[in-house]
Amino acid sequence: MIAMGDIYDNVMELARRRGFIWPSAEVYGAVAGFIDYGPLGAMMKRRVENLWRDFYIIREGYYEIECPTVGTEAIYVASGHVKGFADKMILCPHCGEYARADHIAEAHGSENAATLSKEALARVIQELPCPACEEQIGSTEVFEFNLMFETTIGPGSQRKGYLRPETAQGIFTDFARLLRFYRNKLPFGAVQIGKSYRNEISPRQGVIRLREFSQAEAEIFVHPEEKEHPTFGTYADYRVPLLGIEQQEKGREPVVATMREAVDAGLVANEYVAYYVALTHDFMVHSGVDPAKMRFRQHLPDERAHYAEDCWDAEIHSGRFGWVETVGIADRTDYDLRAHAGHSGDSFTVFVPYDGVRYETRTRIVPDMGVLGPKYRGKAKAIADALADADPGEDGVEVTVDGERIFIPADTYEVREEEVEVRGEEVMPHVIEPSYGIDRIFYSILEHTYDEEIVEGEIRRVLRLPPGIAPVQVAVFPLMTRDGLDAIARDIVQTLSGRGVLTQYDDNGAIGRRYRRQDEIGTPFAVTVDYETKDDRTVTVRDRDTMQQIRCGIDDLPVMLASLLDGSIEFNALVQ
RNA sequence: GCAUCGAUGGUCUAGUGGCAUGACUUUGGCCUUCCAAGCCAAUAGCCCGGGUUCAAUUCCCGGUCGAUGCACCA
Repeated sequence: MIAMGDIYDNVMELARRRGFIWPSAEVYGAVAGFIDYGPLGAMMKRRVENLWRDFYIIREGYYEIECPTVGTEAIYVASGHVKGFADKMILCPHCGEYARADHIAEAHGSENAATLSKEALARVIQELPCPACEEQIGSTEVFEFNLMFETTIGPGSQRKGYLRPETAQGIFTDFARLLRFYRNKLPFGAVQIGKSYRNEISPRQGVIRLREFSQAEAEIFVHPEEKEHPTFGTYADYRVPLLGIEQQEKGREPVVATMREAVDAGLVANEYVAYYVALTHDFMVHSGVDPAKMRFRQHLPDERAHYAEDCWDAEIHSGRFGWVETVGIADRTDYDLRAHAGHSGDSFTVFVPYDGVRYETRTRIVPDMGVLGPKYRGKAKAIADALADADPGEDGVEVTVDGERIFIPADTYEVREEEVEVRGEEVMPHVIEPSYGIDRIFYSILEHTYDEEIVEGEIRRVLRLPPGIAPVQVAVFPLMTRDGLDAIARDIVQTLSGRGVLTQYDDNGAIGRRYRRQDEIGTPFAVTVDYETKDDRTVTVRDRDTMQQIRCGIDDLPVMLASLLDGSIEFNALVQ
């Protein structure tokens, strides 16, 4: 590798020129935070997503669902996004800068300023200095800026809707149906890949912070007391660099540990979190992310959501942006399900049977409705319900019905000790959530696989993409566009594409130029038809990374290329 | 969003108050028996809106996008 200028500029220049990433709707003036994936970009992104599907759907067995990107207000009130995503902000009247009003207040001693009303907050900060220009803020309006895009549903009704800020909520709101689909057994999980939207105040950093972005999320529902992953063995010995809270506080380097060690040492909260840390690492390496530029950083207590038991971010190092969070893996406990249960009134629990039947003695209060009915009339039912939960004294019990306190004498009910059969319990599952930012992974792959080298005085630009995600897998060239070489090449293209290989034909310009073109878009292999082909039906297969060639019979091509593409043989092994 | 700087064919770039450079790429042709060779030709551009001016890509104002700093940011 040779010294490069700014890698971001080089990568993005290539990405634009060759049709990976374009500014969106350029003809009308692009808007920050939105991008188009061009022909090769869309293909490659889809292949990255499909690789993700291999890991989560095929291997883990979590089915994919697809929910709307528009959701009603109720969903996001329950999820906490209506409140939690709304920042109370001010526009400084002196310098015109935006600032978080609650941050200003808290910096000067007010506690829990975020919970104050807009008006109260405006009063508090009136006499405080603006963080940008230091002028006393004075009288100004505090307004809420919500990161969610708002819309209305239907004409006239003005029913408020939001574009989803994450794909996860769709899985939570489908919980009951998913539970039934998975035949009422924990653990189970569902995944979703799709667009999410956040109206960022000031998106910078190109594709790193977008207003419309692609997420791949898995929500895995587990028993709160059983956080041992059933196939933990797969990754027990897998080593990953872990930057835990302790390492961060002491300014240390990440610890490279196996997942078994990490869990045993208490570095990672449980097997589930550790398992997905390792799986994420595995997935990223398969995608083309450089393992040397990847680490997992644990959320510090003050950045972790209050409900989360543990949270690790997969961070990828970028030459331009430094360490970038690309995946979050969190044990969210039962926060989400509890929130939706509370707001919707539906059940978000799973009935978990015991191994056998258990017998428990329960105290039951049986009211004598023959007395209570005539005496309390309309209130009798409410009183009976209240009695069921009451704790009776010697001569009676006081219950509260509609705010009215009523004393119920002991002779109007009977206290029975009963032995009941208990076959199981209702459990609200905990949620393990690996959440991937696809666009950031996509960019990281481009940056990490991008390479420049000098070959015979010329710069050779290569994307060293894994065959599994390269947008073109095999290029086919006739050495000359005559003497029937082109016809043979086109035949080969037909055969290969018929077998599902992403193949591209090119006969334009000198052969060297064609190799370079394919290098730039990361095509792993190139097949060239030359004059020998006409004699013995053999062609050359050229490897992108080493530029070495081997000869191979046309009829052996499909099988050999398939093995090269799926990694079951190495190109080196075929070179004599 | 504020401040500073920038924006010229697909890419990189020169330059200008009056026909807009050059290179690379791309396309067609010639040549060429394996790594961006050579020759001929073609395609294609002054970010958007307003103002000043006979005339604006150029000067002015506003916007958009990008870079940097500040602020904001799961």
